[in-house]
Amino acid sequence: MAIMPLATPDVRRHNLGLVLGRVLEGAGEARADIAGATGLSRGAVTSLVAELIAAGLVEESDVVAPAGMGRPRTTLALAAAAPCVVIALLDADHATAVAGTLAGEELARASRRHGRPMGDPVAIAGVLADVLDEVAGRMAEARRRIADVCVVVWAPVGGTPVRVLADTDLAWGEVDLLGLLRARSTALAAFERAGGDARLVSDSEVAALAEHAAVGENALLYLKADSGIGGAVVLAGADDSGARVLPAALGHLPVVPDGVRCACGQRGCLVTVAGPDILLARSGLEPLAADEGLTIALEAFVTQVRTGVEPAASVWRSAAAEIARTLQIVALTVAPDVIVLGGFVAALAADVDEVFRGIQPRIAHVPVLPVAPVLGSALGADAALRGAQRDARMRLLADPLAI
Amino acid sequence: MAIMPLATPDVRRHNLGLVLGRVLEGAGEARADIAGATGLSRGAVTSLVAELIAAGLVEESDVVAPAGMGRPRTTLALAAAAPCVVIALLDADHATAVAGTLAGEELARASRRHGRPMGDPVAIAGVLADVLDEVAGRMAEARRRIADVCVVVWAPVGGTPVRVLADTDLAWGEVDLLGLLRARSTALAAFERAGGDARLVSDSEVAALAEHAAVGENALLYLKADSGIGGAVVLAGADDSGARVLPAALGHLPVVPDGVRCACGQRGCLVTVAGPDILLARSGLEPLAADEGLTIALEAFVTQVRTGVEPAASVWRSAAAEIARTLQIVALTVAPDVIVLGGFVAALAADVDEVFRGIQPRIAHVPVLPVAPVLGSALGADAALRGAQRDARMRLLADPLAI
DNA sequence: TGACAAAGTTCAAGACCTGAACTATGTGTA
DNA sequence: TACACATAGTTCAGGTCTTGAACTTTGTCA
Repeated sequence: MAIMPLATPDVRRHNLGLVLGRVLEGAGEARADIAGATGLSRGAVTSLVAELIAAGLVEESDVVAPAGMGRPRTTLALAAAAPCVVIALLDADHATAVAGTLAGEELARASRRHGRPMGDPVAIAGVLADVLDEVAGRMAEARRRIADVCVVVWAPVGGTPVRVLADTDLAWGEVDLLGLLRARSTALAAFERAGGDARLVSDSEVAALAEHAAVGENALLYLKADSGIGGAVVLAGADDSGARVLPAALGHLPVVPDGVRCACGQRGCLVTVAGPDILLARSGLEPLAADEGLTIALEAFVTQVRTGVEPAASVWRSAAAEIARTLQIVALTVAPDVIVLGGFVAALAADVDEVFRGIQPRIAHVPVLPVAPVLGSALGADAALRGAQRDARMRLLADPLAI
Repeated sequence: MAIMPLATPDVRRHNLGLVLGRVLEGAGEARADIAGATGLSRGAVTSLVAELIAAGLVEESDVVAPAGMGRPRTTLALAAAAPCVVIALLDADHATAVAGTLAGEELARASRRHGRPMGDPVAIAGVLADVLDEVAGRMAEARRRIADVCVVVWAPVGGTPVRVLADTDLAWGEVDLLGLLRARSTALAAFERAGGDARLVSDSEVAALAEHAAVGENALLYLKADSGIGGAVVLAGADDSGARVLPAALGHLPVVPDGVRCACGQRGCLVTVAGPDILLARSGLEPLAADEGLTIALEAFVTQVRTGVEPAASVWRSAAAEIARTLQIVALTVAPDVIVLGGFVAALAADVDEVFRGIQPRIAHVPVLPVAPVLGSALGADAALRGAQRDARMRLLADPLAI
């Protein structure tokens, strides 16, 4: 990024974001609370809040604040008609669109099975366009402007313009998903015509972002296993909004030399030994063909492992070891403060943690790098959605008046 | 980091850094050039430069600017007596201290062999304190204040307060190098008493930072091989000064399953198959006992490889393959835009690049992640020093008047 | 009913930047 | 030699923002 001079209006923009952020985050904060929390003077907060109210983003709520001495606090809240954020999410089975407020409150949702059409991203884009337009229509009825559209997909993304890079699961090559969607969704086309900047991100990236915010550590390594295995690394930035995400294709880390061949052309990728389908097959648990079949089967697997049912228990033991080895390799390269497991492995994180601690390289009894704890996700299936919403919010807070 | 309000003085601080940065970077810039380059108004630049001159950081130089129409430009330069930066660097053989200007110009240097005392960091700290004090003394004679002290060591560092974590080479455990140095260097003690904040960093971190600045890409993966193998990942920040470094213990990535046992307790670490000592031994090249013995032997190895002398050539072929495999694993987790090799492998980067390109995982013929080029370092042995200087400069430019 | 406490507002003062007018200092041409 | 011209650098009025103190508002409590 080029060098940028700063002037007084930049100060205003920054502080507006700060104040709006407090309104969103702190439930029912009053001006005085915001002044205390941000370090701004009360006079400045008055002025900033007035501008946010004038912009239609904030309003004085009549929530009854706990009574005390002195003049009662006037609590602030996001305006009821403030613009919303739409997340269009593609997971293993469903295309889902969710509209939410800047604070993350859900306003509308539509979801539909996409039928997993092999090698046919166009069909999936059509389903996603449907749910997106449905949700956008509901927002139009409610007279809510759409401030941001974010498309979340299970595969890695990259390039400029950003596109889906490759997908093991449904055998896609490089796909301009945003382009396909643009041609099929009137809502997306309208959003972009109005100058909006729709984004395409991978689910592990945003899920990792949400987990990062939840645990509050500096550097976080995230590994997610549901239909496949993915991951990301998140680093806290200098300021709160500056978190940085690196996508990590953890599923394709070659952990077993001369292992079975993977769809990606390598041998012994992590997915080939710890992928969900493999675990189920080895445990004699077949996913049902019905809706949520995979999820239900994985839940059964987790239950069997926790109650010691064979062969699930020993299948998991060896998978946990491979996952721990993978994490150890990655930990050597990014030195995380904490490692979070998402998807069905979240419930089994303690097993991975135990193996992980045992295989740390040490020199003179001292770990080569500090050993990070391996934790299960606290957010569960919502992580990707929450993370995408958080990402959208961070972007919008950088310039609140542009919302 | 906590949320921080911005006020007008923060604007000033930022813009002072911007202007001082231009004075350091652009050789012989005048006020008008700075205004053009930064986007600040000429009036603001006048005022900012005046403040930097008053602070003793900048002065008007009488460099004869290329004549043209109009009033001649008054070129600016770093003040001759501006405070300096001292880097104390520990490498495989030597302890070196270098004092330099904020612009990176060398002012004084002292270097001494430390004799590689096994398991004895105290002895090494003593040698480093000697050269540090020698250089600091020369700065005192020249009436140069020391604005920053940065200690660079070949091993990984971390923790709070920051310390050396572990070292394969000389069998250290965790060592509070800064503390050892503080007790032995009067210059360091004085610097800290005056409120200075000495830092301890690993050589790969800062070398990677220098390479990052040199290639100008967004995300960079750096692997360095000299006495050992280390690395780091560097990510560009939102603004120029925000580059972020992750240390990476690449030498201890286990690449050969059931390989020979490494000093770190694992089997098959990269150092056990591509470490410099291994390559030399297998090629029948023994390092001389004399000064620079290892460096000279490695130069001979590189020459033999490039001219096809056996067994060096085939020893290198298999090492290059292991290095490429390691890079591929790490590239899957941090998605670098470019990979840079430092140390003696810099000259042989093309071989690694060739193997690297051939082993990329692909799905439907599309790489899972974009393939980064593997390049040899352009900076050579200076990388760590240059990077540490750059790092110091970035910190000081964040608040020029505090210099 | 009146003292008191805390919230919120107003406003003068100060810090900064922009942009335009103005001054300084050369080159090029008659 | 003199005068127009071009570019560098300075000055200053105007505008944006924050701070901090004084002031107003709106409750509770004795």
